[in-house]
Amino acid sequence: MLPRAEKKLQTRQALMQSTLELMTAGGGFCSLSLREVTRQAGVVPAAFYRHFDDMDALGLALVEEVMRKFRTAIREVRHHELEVGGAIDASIRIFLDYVEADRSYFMFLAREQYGGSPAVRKAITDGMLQISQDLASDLRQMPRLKHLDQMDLDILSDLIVKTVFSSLSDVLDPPQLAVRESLQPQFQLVQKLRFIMIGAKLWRGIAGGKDQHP
Amino acid sequence: MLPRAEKKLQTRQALMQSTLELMTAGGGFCSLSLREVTRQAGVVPAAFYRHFDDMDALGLALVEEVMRKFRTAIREVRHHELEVGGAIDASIRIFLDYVEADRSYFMFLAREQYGGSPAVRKAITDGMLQISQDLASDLRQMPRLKHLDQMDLDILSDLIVKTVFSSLSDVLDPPQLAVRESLQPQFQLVQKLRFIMIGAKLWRGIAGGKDQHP
DNA sequence: CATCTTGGTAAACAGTCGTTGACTTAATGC
DNA sequence: GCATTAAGTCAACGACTGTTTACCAAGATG
Repeated sequence: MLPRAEKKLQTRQALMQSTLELMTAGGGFCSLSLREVTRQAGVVPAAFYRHFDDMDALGLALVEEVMRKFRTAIREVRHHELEVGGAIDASIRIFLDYVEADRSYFMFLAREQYGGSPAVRKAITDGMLQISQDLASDLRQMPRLKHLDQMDLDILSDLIVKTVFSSLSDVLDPPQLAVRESLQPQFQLVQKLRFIMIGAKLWRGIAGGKDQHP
Repeated sequence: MLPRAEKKLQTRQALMQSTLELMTAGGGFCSLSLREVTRQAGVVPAAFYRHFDDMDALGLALVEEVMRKFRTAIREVRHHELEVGGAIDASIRIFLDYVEADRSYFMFLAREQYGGSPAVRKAITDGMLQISQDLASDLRQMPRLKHLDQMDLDILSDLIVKTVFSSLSDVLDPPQLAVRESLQPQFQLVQKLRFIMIGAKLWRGIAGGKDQHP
């Protein structure tokens, strides 16, 4: 890459990284000021505008980046599932390894998924919806779930994605403990997904009675 | 009540209500300033300190209040469950009626559950944990779930509570539509809980194979 | 080499912020 | 009825905010 555009990308990423660093120490993205970010990044406030129109644009760039990482992780999980016919354990382990590798990015995602500014929140919601839809088309091809119609698959995917998302807080919120300490949230997530998958598998199958569709 | 303390409580609640009103129009709690809140409440900035030490204290008061409302709703659902032996449909309808009745409070809860300031976030996490534990002791008494050990019940409760919490955003985020429009998120939530409950009911029961406990 | 482009700097702007202290004023307690 | 207490007002402070303008130096371009 040419040294001109290279340098530009460098400070752009310094701004994004500084934002994440400042967020690890407490509050949300909306409580950060433009000046704080530039201070952390080691540039003057006015330089910010060479890269982003305002803080909202920076937030959207962060959403885009973390969604790229998220998608990469999902793709890896899917590949492993198709290759090995993986169990839930292995899939979660793979996914959480990606999360640990880009801890601060996924923390941003967990923090801002509901609380961010309207623009950021919408961007995250859209990204989640797309991931959920990808998952739905994956699930449709599982023989164990071929008794579910499209609506059920959509709802099931949403449930799975939201469950995984909500577990991000449990994994990322505490300070960086030893790796083995984070085994508990991982185990919790695995167990939750087992409940869900068994429920989906046996939906309208064996469980009868008043909890079924009218 | 005496006219002195009565007036005090009145402005205190005006401050809290103003905070919620300002939050309905977009951003999170952390993006509100003390002066904005007092302006909305119709008092001078300095008057704020007669009621709260700082904005964090206001946030904690809001958490306390919404947790009271949450607990009331849960108690009603539980009562109905024990009385009528309710289906999931009815329980969700009861719960969502409470949510609609105090829309802005529950919106605060949904927004700040992950993104709030450390103090507010911790308060909400603690409240959720308590609700989850109450639910666990309820579930322990259900004959259909008596095959689950304590750990499974804890995880199941957490899954249910987090699923309900995450659905709050779907119910509350869009502008106040007609009541019938919000039937879709309600139906989604019911279906999710059916998946979960069936999975829990049949855990280690019928579904065998590699997805079971090692 | 001369010219243009551009990422970053420096200084200044008007505005808002949280917080303080001295004050009014009306209900309270003796 | 009089001293006291306390909710709310007013004015002011220093600090920090987002944004703009002119400016500089170094890579890109011809």
